[in-house]
Amino acid sequence: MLQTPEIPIATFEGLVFGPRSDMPIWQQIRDHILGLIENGTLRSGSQLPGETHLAARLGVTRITLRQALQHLQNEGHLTARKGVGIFVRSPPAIFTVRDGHPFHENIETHSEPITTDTRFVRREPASTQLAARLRIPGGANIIHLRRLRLLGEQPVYVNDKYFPADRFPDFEALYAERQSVTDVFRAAGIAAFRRVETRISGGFSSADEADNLRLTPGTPVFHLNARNEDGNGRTIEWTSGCWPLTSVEFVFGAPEK
Amino acid sequence: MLQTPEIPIATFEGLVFGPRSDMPIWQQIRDHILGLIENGTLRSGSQLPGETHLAARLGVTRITLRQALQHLQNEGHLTARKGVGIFVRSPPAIFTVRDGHPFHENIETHSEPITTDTRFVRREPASTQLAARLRIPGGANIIHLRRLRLLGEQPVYVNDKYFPADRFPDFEALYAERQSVTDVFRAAGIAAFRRVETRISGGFSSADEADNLRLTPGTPVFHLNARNEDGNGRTIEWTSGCWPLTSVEFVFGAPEK
DNA sequence: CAGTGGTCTAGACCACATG
DNA sequence: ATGTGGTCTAGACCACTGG
Repeated sequence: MLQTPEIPIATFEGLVFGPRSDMPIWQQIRDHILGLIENGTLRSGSQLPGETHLAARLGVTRITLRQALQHLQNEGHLTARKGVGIFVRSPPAIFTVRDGHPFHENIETHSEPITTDTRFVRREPASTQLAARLRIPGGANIIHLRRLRLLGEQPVYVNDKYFPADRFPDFEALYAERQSVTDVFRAAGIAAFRRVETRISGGFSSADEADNLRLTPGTPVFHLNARNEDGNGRTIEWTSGCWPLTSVEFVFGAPEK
Repeated sequence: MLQTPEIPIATFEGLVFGPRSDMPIWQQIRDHILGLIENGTLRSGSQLPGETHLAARLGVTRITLRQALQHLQNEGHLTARKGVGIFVRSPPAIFTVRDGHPFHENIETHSEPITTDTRFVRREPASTQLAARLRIPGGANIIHLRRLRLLGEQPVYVNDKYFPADRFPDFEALYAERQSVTDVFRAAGIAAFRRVETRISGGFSSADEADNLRLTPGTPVFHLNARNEDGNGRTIEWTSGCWPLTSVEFVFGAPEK
């Protein structure tokens, strides 16, 4: 078990689902649990009682309870892990991401610190699709970097970056030093570079993405794709990221502030 | 009944949900129906058989069938209307929207024509929030324009635009002529204007949005907010739109093509 | 009125992860 | 071996929409 802070016994009792109420029971349960999350009774990372127990405590069927739980999962408030349990995963705030700005500039003050988890850096041959995106010959080598951004212990962003391998012979060593792609660019003699195109689309999290972001697979997400060029108009980076739908807002063309 | 093209009787039979298969039954049903939509057997706008009949035909419980249907609704392929029926609503393609470009430039060639449905134009006092967004005094009057963009008969975008009323005394008459906001700006002596800020966030469709877009309420959507300024840096438009998550891709900073 | 989708119950078996 | 969430069944009543 990851962590199972004690949940007050009576937390889930005491609800009245009178037939008087015109709101469906599952919605009342949803709202009640959401309230417990937002007022801090259920902290991020804590585990809920098992569905069977919880349903019994609430006096409803497991199916009715699951209706509520599924909505909360879609909205990114809960994560279910088969054979393990259901956990609270509420990002305490919404990120505001400004296009083209370094990640850390985007983060307003939050209660929890932002950390970066580098999952791997490796070299591999480019797929034909990726080669086209990087404007390099098919089959040429690329550097593939995957990172995770966390708010406290909660992952909020997975990001895959791809670089033409021949431009950065010492990528791994340079990156290991500072953990910063910008610094690698500088060290490679690329002082000026800019984001030339950003694409945002929507979808539903794959098993892989869900695993990284600790979401239930199928949860709606943003997909972000962008291309960076150096000062000479050559593509030096393709980035491909995934955010939970409910935890980010993108801002484009925002002036100073 | 809106329109109920005949659906071949055997369309839904013949599926084998062997326990051999490792994929859940509801997923197989989902994929099967999606296949029928994509290969044109189920045309956009056509009605499905009732859940009871369909479940019987497929040899599963209604609940199992509903599991499949709910996913298809989330993905924007189906719409359920209580007391009426379930209808196919698949946009035949994904829109690519470039920031700051007029809407019609964004639409690549599609099989169906794009049309615009102006729902209303009216004047009303600004809420404090809206006044701040338009940089006008609280309580000042605004013009509120709501439009719907349709692909064939399928709505794909709802859009609310707000303008400071005192800048456009003849808005209604001018707009009625050409149905174009750009033309109204020109007629008002505003030759140059530009989009200064665009925000994109995600959410779940409200009852209102779902009604306009013919989605099942709760379906994931994009929310788009943007501000336009005239050549003198004065705000002349605030726009607020809603897209189904799966039918659009946003492009920012894209160069010519 | 009849038919639709929305909600709910009371069971059951399974695959999975953990100890 | 135990407990978890994931799937599935066979019923039922309701609110809503349309003719």
